Amino acid sequence: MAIRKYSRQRELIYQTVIENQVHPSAEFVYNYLKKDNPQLSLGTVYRNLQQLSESGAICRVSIPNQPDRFDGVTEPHYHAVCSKCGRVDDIFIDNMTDIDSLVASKTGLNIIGHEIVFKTICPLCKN
Amino acid sequence: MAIRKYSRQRELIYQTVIENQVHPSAEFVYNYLKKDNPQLSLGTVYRNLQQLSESGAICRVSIPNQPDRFDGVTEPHYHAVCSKCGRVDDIFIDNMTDIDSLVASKTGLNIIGHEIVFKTICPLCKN
DNA sequence: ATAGTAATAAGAATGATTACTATTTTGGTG
DNA sequence: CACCAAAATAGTAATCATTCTTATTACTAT
Repeated sequence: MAIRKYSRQRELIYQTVIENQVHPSAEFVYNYLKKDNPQLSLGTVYRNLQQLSESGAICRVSIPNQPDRFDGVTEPHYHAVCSKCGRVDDIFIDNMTDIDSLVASKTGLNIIGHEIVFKTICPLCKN
Repeated sequence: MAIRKYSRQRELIYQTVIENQVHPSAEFVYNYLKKDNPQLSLGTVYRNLQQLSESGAICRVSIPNQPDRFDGVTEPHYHAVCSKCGRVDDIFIDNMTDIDSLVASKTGLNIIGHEIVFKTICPLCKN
């Protein structure tokens, strides 16, 4: 399922993820672009977000109880989710590759990597 | 949405999660119990898993690209997911409360807790 | 310009989960 | 024990996120 041809839609979808640092969902991208591109199809958005994730151009972020979100930041990092409003923030701390080896040695499992989601109450919801 | 009355169904659902350490999904619990309880409703399974999670009797485990799973182990711990077969294992290492304070001090965010999912290729899939 | 293939739009289909409603259980109370 | 109100259930419809299908359009190498 590699990308082989340019498409204007994919370009728009990619730019939307890059420019909107709210970690947009497929629905967000669709509504955002729909205004100026009324012919855009939701299936196209899903398909391209998937392709762009697979190619490494963007990252898919799975958050409990939420539709998948996408992130233009491709360097390894973590995420924080507000338990009230669901807002997602990037967390840049040194990647803890050491915990992978710790778990590997403790369990004997073959550890490829890990994801961390921090739970927060964001400043806006603290009221 | 607290639990106020006993129900035989809830008891069965709870026991299924406790006894089946595969981190069963709602569908798994339903099929598992359906054999001996043909009148059981899928909605009842979902409702009770939700209630039991809320009351702290069991834990809901969100895994990317999988239906939610449930865990009878309520002590804080982490999970490892096989990227091939989707199997989920418990990972018992010391809970890293220190990374919460690290992130809190680095970002100024109010950190309530965190979840870690390790990615593995499980022994059975290593072929 | 043409041909071959990838990508699209539109809508149907799927999978997981929640909501609705009429009926049944449960757990007090007299 | 019989009665009652609240809670829970079964069965089914509805919703939400996502993927699939198909006919058509766009892209690119020749």
